[in-house]
Amino acid sequence: MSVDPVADRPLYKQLADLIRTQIERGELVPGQRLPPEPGYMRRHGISRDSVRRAIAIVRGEGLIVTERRGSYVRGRRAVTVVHVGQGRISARMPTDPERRAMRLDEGVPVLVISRHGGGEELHPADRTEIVAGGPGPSPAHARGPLRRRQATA
Amino acid sequence: MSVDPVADRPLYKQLADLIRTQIERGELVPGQRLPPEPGYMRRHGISRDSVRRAIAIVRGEGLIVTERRGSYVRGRRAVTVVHVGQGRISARMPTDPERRAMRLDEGVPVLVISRHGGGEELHPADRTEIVAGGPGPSPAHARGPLRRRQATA
DNA sequence: ACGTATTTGTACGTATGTATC
DNA sequence: AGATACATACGTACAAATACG
Repeated sequence: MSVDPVADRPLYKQLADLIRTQIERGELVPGQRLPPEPGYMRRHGISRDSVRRAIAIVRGEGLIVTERRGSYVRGRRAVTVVHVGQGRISARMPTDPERRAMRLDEGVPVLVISRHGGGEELHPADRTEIVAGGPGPSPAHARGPLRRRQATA
Repeated sequence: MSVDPVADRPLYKQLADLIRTQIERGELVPGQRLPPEPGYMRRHGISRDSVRRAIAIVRGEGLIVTERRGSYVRGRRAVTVVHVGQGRISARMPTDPERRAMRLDEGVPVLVISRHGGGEELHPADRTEIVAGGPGPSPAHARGPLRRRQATA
């Protein structure tokens, strides 16, 4: 439940993992306020810099929002939804583990397709399938040719 | 073309705006490498801290990717697409101006719907409509009730 | 109504590690 | 091998908004 300064994973990512896990497990419930930055600093013996970057990661995943007074667990996931035909398509930011598993660059959302079988009731989270990781890593930012041409441009 | 230390907007956001604008204007073309951090530091007389946060913003918008050797403008926008019926739906992160205009929290992607009229050719960027800003600000993170209940929990 | 304490935001500095050129 | 450039991580300081007594 803590971070390890000698682990091969950066402190701020470790803390981000910890906070994310706490949210997923329900140890931090929607609407609940996260401990203030100084709290994380003391508890893990790390700098404010690391704490703030950890929180920024989780915020970027749409799991929390930060206000002047503190960060709060979001009620519903930060998902954008459109209804189409018999189902709906939603977009959200992947968590860091998802992003690594799907080999996505930062700033790339994932799409989730949910089909309403035919009218049957179904659990919101089930019947769901992550479809996309758009451009994936790198084909987008022109690997190779343009990279070297850069000096010319 | 520079940042103003006395403006009411933070230095790092000003720089992020600048970089984003350069990309949108095509002054920075896909595949091109951005100037190194020290370059931005010297040119604008700001700290590395501010430069790095500016770059992090633009990266979070899916406009660039950062590697060991530097940041590069993405070829295509970091968009995830699914095809549905006669059209397609894509998701991407909003730019900071868009996010503010739509009043979205951080970590919330937008969905774009493109319809293929009936078979006619159409410009990729046109015929496009931003549909969504999911949960918008706050209803998600339980404004009001839960906020005060937090002390109890 | 007011001042104080808390908390996050911005911005600077330094140092070290590591991968790339 | 050395220079360059990004990543991580520490430190400080002050500003601004919010909450509290």
